Amino acid sequence: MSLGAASSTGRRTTTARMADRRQQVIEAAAALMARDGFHAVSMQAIAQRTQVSVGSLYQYFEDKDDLLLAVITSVLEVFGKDLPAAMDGIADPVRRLAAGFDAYCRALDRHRDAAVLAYRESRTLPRQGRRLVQQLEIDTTRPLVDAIADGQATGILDPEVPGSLIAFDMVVLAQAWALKHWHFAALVDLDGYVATQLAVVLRSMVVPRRRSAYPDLLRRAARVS
Amino acid sequence: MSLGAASSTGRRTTTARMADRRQQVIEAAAALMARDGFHAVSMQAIAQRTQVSVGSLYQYFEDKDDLLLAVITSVLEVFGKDLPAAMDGIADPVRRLAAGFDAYCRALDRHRDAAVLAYRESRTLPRQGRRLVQQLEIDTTRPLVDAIADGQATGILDPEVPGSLIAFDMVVLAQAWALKHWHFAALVDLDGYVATQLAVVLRSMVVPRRRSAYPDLLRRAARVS
DNA sequence: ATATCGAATGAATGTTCATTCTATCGCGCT
DNA sequence: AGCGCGATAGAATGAACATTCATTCGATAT
Repeated sequence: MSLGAASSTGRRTTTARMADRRQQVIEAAAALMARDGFHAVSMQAIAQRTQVSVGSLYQYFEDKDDLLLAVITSVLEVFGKDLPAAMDGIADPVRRLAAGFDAYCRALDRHRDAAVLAYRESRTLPRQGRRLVQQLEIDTTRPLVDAIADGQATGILDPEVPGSLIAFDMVVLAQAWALKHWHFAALVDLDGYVATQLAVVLRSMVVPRRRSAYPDLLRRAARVS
Repeated sequence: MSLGAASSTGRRTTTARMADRRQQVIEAAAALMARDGFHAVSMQAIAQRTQVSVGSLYQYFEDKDDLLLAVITSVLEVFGKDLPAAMDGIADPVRRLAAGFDAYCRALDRHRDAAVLAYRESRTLPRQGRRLVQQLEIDTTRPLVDAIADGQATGILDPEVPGSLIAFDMVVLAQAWALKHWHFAALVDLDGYVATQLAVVLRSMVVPRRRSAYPDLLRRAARVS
């Protein structure tokens, strides 16, 4: 009975302290790694930056790979949350899809460095960690897949189109805003990017009879500088 | 006169020897790095694999970064060559575009590991090297951009569409076949992938009056498993 | 034959870094 | 008050690695 759910308050505050510090470490590590890359950032450097001793780092994380995994999942969870939040409550499948894509692009834009880090360094993760990251990415796609399926069921979207593939295309294109920012940013701003990519994808899916319902989404082709 | 163009035959064979060895080193390094990642491959390991002494590696390359740059540009050059070769001689802009995309996807599929390496590790390159890689990527896009511009000039493609952006979308989607192979390969095979992505892009660009000319390219929506 | 010169070698070097270890600390309990 | 235990600290450890360098080798020119 000394253990269990009713652990003393002391335990809890201490544990909360640790959780806080752990989170701080994750954020600092994310910033450093985003700037210099995983391999160029030493545990010592992370310790110094966070005012935490090297020893404590190993209290919070198994090893450096474990820290990287925590950093990446932390980043991806942020992305994953914005997307369904933005889609929630929108009845029209096409508008829902558009809202989700828009939110995802904006989240990626806000944390561009972190996104690059996540996709670049996920390959240095051991097998299991990589699988986890991939699963998170699939989970992210889910709401988009659902919206497309919904649109197909409602007769708004071409039922012949492979929805899960197109949904992942949208994920790829959103990520490309971060990964290929050096190129795209020279062509359009974020708003233009989102509008253009949405138009590309939707033009290939919305059945002719329903096109008139989405003139704003389908006609928009971004001005290119 | 001891120097100059007429250098002795001995000089020339020796130089050729070196060039050969250099190329072998690049290929072996590419294979190792593709499997384990740049940072996990030591110069010693590369030396051992190629039957070349460590010291010689530094005869051929400034340092490890320089070797990486050589590996990446070597990979990208292969990709860049296939693409215009496949497009050459096709008059119809849409068909030319399709042929280019197809060739690019196939090249990426053939050297999938190398592609992942190139795009993942280009970030560890110093500033100048990174620029060079980006330039190579832009050069690759060029024939696609031209084909789209041609299509627009001919009245086949919607002139409102931002061609250079869409062209880079195609590059991104082609690369995604390699980078996100773990996901896409579960949905379609390469042929289906190419057909589907082409259909997506072309449906958003070909003007209605010209659609009937490309039923094969526009209608094809891949079977999804 | 032999002198010359660049290419090749691989052991040695010095540094960097992840991880461990031991000593200290301070919170929460009695 | 003071005890005990987990949390923290940071020096120590040892392995890995990029790079260097003193030396050897081999081809060509004389």
